[in-house]
Amino acid sequence: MSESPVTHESPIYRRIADGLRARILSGELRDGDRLPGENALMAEHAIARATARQALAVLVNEGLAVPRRGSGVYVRLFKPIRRHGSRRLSREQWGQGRSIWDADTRGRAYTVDRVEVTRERAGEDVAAVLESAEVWVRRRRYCIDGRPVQLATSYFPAHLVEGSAITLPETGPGGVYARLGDLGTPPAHFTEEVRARMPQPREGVLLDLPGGTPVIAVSRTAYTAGGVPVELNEMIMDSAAYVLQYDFDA
Amino acid sequence: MSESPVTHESPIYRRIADGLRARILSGELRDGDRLPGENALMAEHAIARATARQALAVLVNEGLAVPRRGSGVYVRLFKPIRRHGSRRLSREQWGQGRSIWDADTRGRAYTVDRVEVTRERAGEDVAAVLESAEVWVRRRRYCIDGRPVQLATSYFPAHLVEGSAITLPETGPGGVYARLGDLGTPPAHFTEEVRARMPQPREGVLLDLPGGTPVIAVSRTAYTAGGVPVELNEMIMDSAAYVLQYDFDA
DNA sequence: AAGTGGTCTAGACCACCTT
DNA sequence: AGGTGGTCTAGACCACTTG
Repeated sequence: MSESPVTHESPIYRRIADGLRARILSGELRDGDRLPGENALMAEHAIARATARQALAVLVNEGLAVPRRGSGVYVRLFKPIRRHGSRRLSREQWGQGRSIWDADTRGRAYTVDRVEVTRERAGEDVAAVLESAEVWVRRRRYCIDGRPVQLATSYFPAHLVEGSAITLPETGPGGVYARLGDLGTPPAHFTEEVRARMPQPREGVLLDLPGGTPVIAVSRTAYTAGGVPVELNEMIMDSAAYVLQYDFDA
Repeated sequence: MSESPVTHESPIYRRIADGLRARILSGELRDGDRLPGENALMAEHAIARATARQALAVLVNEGLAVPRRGSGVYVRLFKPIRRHGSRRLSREQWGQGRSIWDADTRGRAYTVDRVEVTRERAGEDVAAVLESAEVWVRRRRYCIDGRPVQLATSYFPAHLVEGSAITLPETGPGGVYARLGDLGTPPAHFTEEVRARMPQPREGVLLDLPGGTPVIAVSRTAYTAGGVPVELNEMIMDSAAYVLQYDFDA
């Protein structure tokens, strides 16, 4: 009595996923609501466990749902931070002894952890951008409301920042950009390259990303007014946590 | 004689995926190379078909591999277009009767299809941005080398563009921005919001996206020198096809 | 203790692509 | 024709969370 599917339409698991997606997008199922579980789908549609799992996996991979072991599958929420690309890096920000990060968070509690400051031989790409074979590297992770949202790695030409607070875990008021100013090489021009992709396993762990969450990879190079590169900052952001904003004129 | 897994380490499928990923990232397996198939993995690791599939699904969902029905699973290639955010929208571009798009593609063959121009009642968000309840809407798809890479939807306040070439499929030399100039409301200032997420099913189909490919969603608002919003452009880009570049000063 | 998702086996039939 | 991935069934045991 094995039922042959014999369907020329879309597969069962996809039709089930479509139905659940519609209920999420229509607002019938809201942020944090529990979806029908594997057992419920098996009973409701008379399908095998693997097929029910496959349907739920579609939504998880689309970033619309998040599974919680032993509990259920839940509608995912999306509350991004607005990150201003141009406005935030104006001298007014870091000139007054404030960290750039303040411009983003609008008062939400943020923390920095996993700070590592090392002196390294630059990789090929980094060396090409900074025109320096030896670099100081600052790695750290940013969290908002206790949740990790961004990994950042900054590279500085070693000969430029040697002996400055940039080589220390604590960089002092105004952060590294203020220190670059102290060194007589304040950043004046920035270039940002923005990509999106799925996270590497390490990134997924460090950012505590559920399945189906891409990362935004931003590569920012800072130049002095004379066009000398003084910093390369590679950022990996949880795409569910960020909206990047850029303002410019024609 | 069923072997109990009894493993406190990572699951089998994940270890297999890790191994394959390492071979891809190390360059042992290169762009377009064929990965070991389901049958090969079953034999090599003495596992069931579903487990082999699960291992390959990890790589597909990470965007590192692409399955081809009846053929195999292949290492994916990544050759993005560089899209300049600020430079490309300078007046020099569209002032000379050239389309903005030219600045991106650097001579690569591109086409536009699925052009739809309609007059519509604006949705809530669009109406709020454009300060207009009625809008002209221009939808189209961009392809490079015959492959779709971007979906775009532009909204214009109806009262502003009524009767102009902006309401026609063909907008003439310089595109819609030149026509806005003809109307006495040339765009002078732009704001772009950049997000990343997994595609909706419709987007995945129209962009022909393989699994594990996020989209970059860019929302651009164009304002006149007087601060009047004249266009809202919602773009959905294949993240494997684009690098966005923004340049700005401190 | 019961329910949930996570992993895995051992089959099966199908559509599709390559040879 | 034979191999490939795509879908599906019908079980099983596990770890985890919740009541």
